[in-house]
Amino acid sequence: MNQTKQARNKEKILEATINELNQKGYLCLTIEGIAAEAGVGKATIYRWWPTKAHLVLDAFLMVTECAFQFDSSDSIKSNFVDQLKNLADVFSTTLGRSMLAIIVEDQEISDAFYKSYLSLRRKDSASFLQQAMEREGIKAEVNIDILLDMLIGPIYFRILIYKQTPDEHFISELVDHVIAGILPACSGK
Amino acid sequence: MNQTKQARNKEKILEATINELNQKGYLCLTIEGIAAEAGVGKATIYRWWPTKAHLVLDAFLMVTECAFQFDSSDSIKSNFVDQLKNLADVFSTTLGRSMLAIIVEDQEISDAFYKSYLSLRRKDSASFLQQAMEREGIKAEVNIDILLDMLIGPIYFRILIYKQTPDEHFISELVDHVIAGILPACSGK
Amino acid sequence: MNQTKQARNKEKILEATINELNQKGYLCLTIEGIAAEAGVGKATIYRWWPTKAHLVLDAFLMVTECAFQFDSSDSIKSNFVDQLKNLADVFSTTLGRSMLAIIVEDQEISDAFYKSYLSLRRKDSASFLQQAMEREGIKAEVNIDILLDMLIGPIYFRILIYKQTPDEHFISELVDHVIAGILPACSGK
Amino acid sequence: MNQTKQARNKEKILEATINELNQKGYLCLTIEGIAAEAGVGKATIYRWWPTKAHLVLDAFLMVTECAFQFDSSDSIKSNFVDQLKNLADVFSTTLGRSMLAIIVEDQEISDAFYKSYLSLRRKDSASFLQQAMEREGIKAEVNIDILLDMLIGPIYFRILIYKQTPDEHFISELVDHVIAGILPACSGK
DNA sequence: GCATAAGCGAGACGGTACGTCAAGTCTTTCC
DNA sequence: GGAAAGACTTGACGTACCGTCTCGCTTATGC
Repeated sequence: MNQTKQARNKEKILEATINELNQKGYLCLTIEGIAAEAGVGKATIYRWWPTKAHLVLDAFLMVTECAFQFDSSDSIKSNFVDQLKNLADVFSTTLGRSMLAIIVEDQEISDAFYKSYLSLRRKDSASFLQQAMEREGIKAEVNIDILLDMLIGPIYFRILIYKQTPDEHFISELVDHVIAGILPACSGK
Repeated sequence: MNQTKQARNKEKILEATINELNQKGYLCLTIEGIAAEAGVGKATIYRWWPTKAHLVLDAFLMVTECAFQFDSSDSIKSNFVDQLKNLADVFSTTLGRSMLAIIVEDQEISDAFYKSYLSLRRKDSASFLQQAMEREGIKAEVNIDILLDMLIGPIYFRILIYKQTPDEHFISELVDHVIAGILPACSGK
Repeated sequence: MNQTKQARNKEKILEATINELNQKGYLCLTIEGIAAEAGVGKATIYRWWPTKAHLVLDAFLMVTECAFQFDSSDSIKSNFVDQLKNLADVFSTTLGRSMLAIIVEDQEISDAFYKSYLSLRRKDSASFLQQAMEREGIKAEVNIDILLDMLIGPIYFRILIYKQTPDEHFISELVDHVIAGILPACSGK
Repeated sequence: MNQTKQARNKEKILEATINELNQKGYLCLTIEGIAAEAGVGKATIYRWWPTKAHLVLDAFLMVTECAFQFDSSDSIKSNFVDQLKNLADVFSTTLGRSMLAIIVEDQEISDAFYKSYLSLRRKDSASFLQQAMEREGIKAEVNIDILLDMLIGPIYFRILIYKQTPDEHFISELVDHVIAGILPACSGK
């Protein structure tokens, strides 16, 4: 046996969570349903996760654990198009949407999500953008945080509020617009 | 009596909804609680609103009914800074946050919200921006939809995901960046 | 409809209680089982009875409501033999045994049972015995309470501890012995 | 070390049972609580006792192991008053009451209790009474079993149903009454 | 006198039932 | 006679123990 029963149970539970989520959506997700689906007692779930929300967070992190990477040998635009497409796809799944719905509702999970996911990706994005801008001679007086918000904000907005999955065309134009705002114009602003 | 009992009841219920929301948040909002607070039977609520979500939608629309207006005699930037500040403030209240949480979760309410709120404001914004750009001689080859997304996307993102209320400084910089991307380069703004 | 739904529900629940009790015994009696058997939600049971024990008490009282009567035109012995046989039979049923088991365990129910059942029957017995003794010229210096305890104590004892149902022969001898103790012996004790 | 761990464990468990019983009563007695109190794993308890009831039976027998003895040089009355007082005291403790509650509910334990306790004491009582009656010239046509039931039945009844601990006065009168019924009256009954 | 297996504490496990809560429906009462 | 009040069925909640079952860690024999 290469794995303890405990570890196997945790896995079964997270998988059951994802299944149930896909079948019934977050609003109809029940701990009892997950327990039944996983062939596990309710108490076993409560032993490891205090609420449904923590469970979905862990399920999301398990599925999304391999983060997308930036590639310094490629262009800024190309990198961000890839990144944002990936972002759009991840949060357009039922699991991703549920994750966001929880974040919107639940401060505690939101904090945890920030620590385990958001802040990491934001740091990567920021440092990539910083270096790339220096490499390309773009003056760093622009506010990186706001640039990043201009890139990811619309993606989240389209998904959360308009219930659309941004496509490559949309993303490409979005990145163009943002880059247009930082390019060294003839005389600067 | 200048008002039917029915109308007074509806008002009492919407007010109770807002009170309960402010006290307990959307997750703990119960029809029973609202009925008790409003001094009304549950059935009376169900007679007019099929779900809690519809109730919150109506409460939100009642409170926010007087939409913010654009002012053609002022600058693009100034107009959007005001608009976005208003947006940020509206959706930073408990009621606004709850409204968004419901939209994220519930397709049906999301559609209704789009029809009664979002699409109206987006149309106003788009037509104001279109005219203002023409007035200022900015070529209209830019995608207005994406521009608007770049403006409001970050606001929603900051509120929903980062749980912050964007301040005037942030909004101002954001608008600057977006405008920078559409100005005819070479000659500056 | 000659009866409210509420009253019908209460009846259904008490009947289901008795059924379940007969099938599974008090130890295996569950509120969930009763609710299922009665075709009623658990909450409906909890609305009217705080605990399983109160439920059984009411079921017992419903079934046993028509108390046994003394007949002054008959002999003391004959009256008590009938009374005690009735007692033995009532508390030898599953329902009666369960009732006793609860009384033994639960002070609160015990008090309620005393008020609604025991004290009434004891009062009847005592006053009948008192009058009959006067009628038959037996001096009343004997302690009526102890006499009654000597009559019913052994019945309860046989049922509760020996798990027997006292038969008519046993009861007849018992009554004889007790009466022998109060008859005016020549020289007294 | 003059005792194996096994034996020490059994003792600790029985003591913990009594402690828990005194603190929380039989209804709230849990194996887990006993295990915790005894500083022992649950399995260790299950190894030696199949149910909570068996455990309480053993605890009761341990505490009550030194049975009360009759004294042939004393009077019938005096012997029985002592015996019955002892009986009343033993079964008025929490442990004794719990023991009785279990006996009332559980046929299996009831049988075991009969074998290890009741039948022994009944045999002693019966043979003492038999001999004493012969000694005192009382004709043995009276039914000894019923006499004993008349003595102990009221004690159990008072404890179990009336929740009282019979005092010496009650017991003395009771014994008097029973004896009165067997004394050679002038003409018999 | 050391190995070796039995017994042990700890506590996770699948379950069952608990008592509570709120949902949304249905019935009765009262105006 | 129609709306308000509130009792209903339902189903999930989160908890507590049940009795079973692995785990390593004693401990106390038997080679």
